[in-house]
Amino acid sequence: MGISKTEIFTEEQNMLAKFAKVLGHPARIAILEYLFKRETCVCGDLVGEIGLAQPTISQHLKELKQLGLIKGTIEGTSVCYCVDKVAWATMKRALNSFLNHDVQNPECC
Amino acid sequence: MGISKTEIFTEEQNMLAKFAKVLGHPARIAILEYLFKRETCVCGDLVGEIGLAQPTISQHLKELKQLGLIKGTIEGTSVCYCVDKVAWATMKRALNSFLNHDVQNPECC
DNA sequence: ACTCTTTATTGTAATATTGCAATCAATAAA
DNA sequence: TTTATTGATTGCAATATTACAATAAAGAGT
Repeated sequence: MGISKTEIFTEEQNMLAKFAKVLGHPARIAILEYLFKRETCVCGDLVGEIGLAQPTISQHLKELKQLGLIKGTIEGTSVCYCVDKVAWATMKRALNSFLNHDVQNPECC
Repeated sequence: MGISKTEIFTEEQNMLAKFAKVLGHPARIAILEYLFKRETCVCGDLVGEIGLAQPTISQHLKELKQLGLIKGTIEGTSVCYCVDKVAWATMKRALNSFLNHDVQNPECC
């Protein structure tokens, strides 16, 4: 149906999926990498840096913002976007603990 | 357009996004968690464990298999699915190095 | 007030994803 | 051979995502 049955999964599973999902597009990966690389971070730079139209970048930024991963402060006509340190750490912790699962039985398959 | 412009991004960005994307659904998170928990791992178990129809589970398994994260060996009428140790380690390494980015300038926003 | 710059929003088209009923393929058991 | 059993595949409907042109909104500079 194109809609996820979130209600049958645990809070943690849904949270992990949400974090992973927002990282599941190369444009958002590129945006985050750029924000990490720069000290000053303006959306206009991103449109120049990444080869996507301004509305598309704006939409990807919105998705990152909705998860709290980035925050934007208005500076005159432009907006300064940065990675939210706390939210990033939270995501990192969650994904890391999932990724740290080990394959129990290497003889199985 | 519902299609990602993968050609304008680096190999690494596309790879990271692909890995993250496949983790971006709670059913696939649940499947992987179950495979980590169990020694014997059959698709039928998953249908019982997770509240989704058999074709849906089969489809999620297919996506995980396509990325090489899991592998399935036929055992009689059933299929034994397991996490691929090497592929999992590769993904873990890739995502970890991305997640390890640090916020440079906490004074920015 | 007018104009420019910058970002957000709206509307729309194309494609992708999610989910399941129905069905198929293959092996096992009788 | 017939009859389960198990999992994959097909076909379809509903929804989501991606992308961008057009436009709006808001402040800066003239």
